[in-house]
Amino acid sequence: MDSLEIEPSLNFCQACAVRNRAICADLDEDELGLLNAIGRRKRLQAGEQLLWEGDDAIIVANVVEGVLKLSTQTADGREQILGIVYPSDFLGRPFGETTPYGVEAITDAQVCVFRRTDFDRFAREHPRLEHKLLERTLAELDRTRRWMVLLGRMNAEQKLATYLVETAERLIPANCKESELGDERSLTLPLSRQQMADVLGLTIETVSRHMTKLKNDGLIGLPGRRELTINSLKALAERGG
Amino acid sequence: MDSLEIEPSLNFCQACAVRNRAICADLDEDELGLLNAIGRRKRLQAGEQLLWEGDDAIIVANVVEGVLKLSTQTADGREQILGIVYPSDFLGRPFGETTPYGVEAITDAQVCVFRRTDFDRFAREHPRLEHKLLERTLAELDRTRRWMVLLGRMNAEQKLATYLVETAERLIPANCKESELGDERSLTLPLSRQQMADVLGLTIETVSRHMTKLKNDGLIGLPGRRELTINSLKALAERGG
DNA sequence: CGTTCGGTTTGACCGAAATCAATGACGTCG
DNA sequence: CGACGTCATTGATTTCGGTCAAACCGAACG
Repeated sequence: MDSLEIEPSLNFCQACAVRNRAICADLDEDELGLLNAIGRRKRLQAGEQLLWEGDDAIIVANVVEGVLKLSTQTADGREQILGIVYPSDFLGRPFGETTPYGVEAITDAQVCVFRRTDFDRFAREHPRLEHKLLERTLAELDRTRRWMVLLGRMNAEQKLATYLVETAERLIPANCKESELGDERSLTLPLSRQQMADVLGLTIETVSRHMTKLKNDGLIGLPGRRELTINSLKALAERGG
Repeated sequence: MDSLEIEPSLNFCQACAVRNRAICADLDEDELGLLNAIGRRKRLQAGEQLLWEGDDAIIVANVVEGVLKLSTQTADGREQILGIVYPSDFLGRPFGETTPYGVEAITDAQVCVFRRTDFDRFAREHPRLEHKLLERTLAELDRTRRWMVLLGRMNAEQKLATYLVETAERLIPANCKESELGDERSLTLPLSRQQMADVLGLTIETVSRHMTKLKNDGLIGLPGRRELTINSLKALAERGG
């Protein structure tokens, strides 16, 4: 091992937690080495901002670990969260001039960042990567459009029920591999009440009230502020319309 | 019948109204010929459905002329429009199993349709096309996310003002090339009141009431049901928050 | 052990938009 | 032309979620 600087980075992608799920999944070893050369790991603490809305789009990134939010400010200063990203998700705006949303770590996180211009060039030269990125973007567009239905047509209870079900589905497989007995789930919510409100287009009070209501109706349990148990995923999903 | 819909091929793309704006823009003549071979023109009447939500994703298409809506039904039977597409826009779900939304022509329209499997293969073999598609999808995702702010955080008046401004901006350059005197615009609305409600996550009554209010406030004129004049685009945009 | 502080819950009240209902305008077709 | 059907407007009322305000709770700290 003649160079501690280069060698470790070469193995880096191969050891990456999201190696097989992120956009790099289809690359061969050579390509991975090239990609690795232009990227670097970055650790973020909960609350730390990675990108600011409206800034020049200088970087893009892959999420390796943790949860981050994409959000934008309204003219009157409120926030609308545009998306929550999880490990293996891609973020930032390739082929674009400006970053269309702010990115902030919600939990401690690790991301693999690239200078946008480097990434753009690499993508154009490697159609397999670009294809992966396209598939991911199409899937993200589908998800975003489904979220429009939530924002446009659901009432507060439906929004909340839908959010809790989706969160459970995105979080449980990672935390606990074996399928739980029956329909029950228990998890730690990644978002505060205020953040949930910002995702759902509600206020914190409305979120709180309906959480209590769902609890009183016996659909969920709230052993702690961030703790959630779902008594019946199916019943909860039904509340989501 | 079918022979009337399939028009003679080779020169077709070159004469296409959206040749330089759609995803085919970067293709050379040979590629265009190949693409042309797998696509065909289809005319749609206003109200005609091109794709049904949940169906197998058999076709994708480019909009050549007219306006179409992408929409989905909520569990209780109401509709949420997910997007409005205009000439040169792409629609359908490449690389996907099922169509995630219904597509219906709002005006008479012409589209250039491809069997999805043909299109997918062609795209994978022609990175320039795939790149165009990626750029378009990224732009569409940005637009969709901005719409989330409208749905999640704006009141009825802001939604309506924002929608009218955006419609004017997307429609005017096409209809009338020279820039209008100052700030005034006049156009024919592509959507009915009900459709506007479905785009904005409102009811028809609320749309109607706020249209009247904007008129009474002197921001717009309504010479007919589908006719709109904007007295000051700037003032109207300010109402949009 | 009490204090403090941020996040959360709960309550009282209000207002914007939905709902229910009636009327009005317009195009079309006999 | 007149009758009908569709779409749009207007009005009355209700309801859901927002706003303002107060109480609450748990963690961190002196």
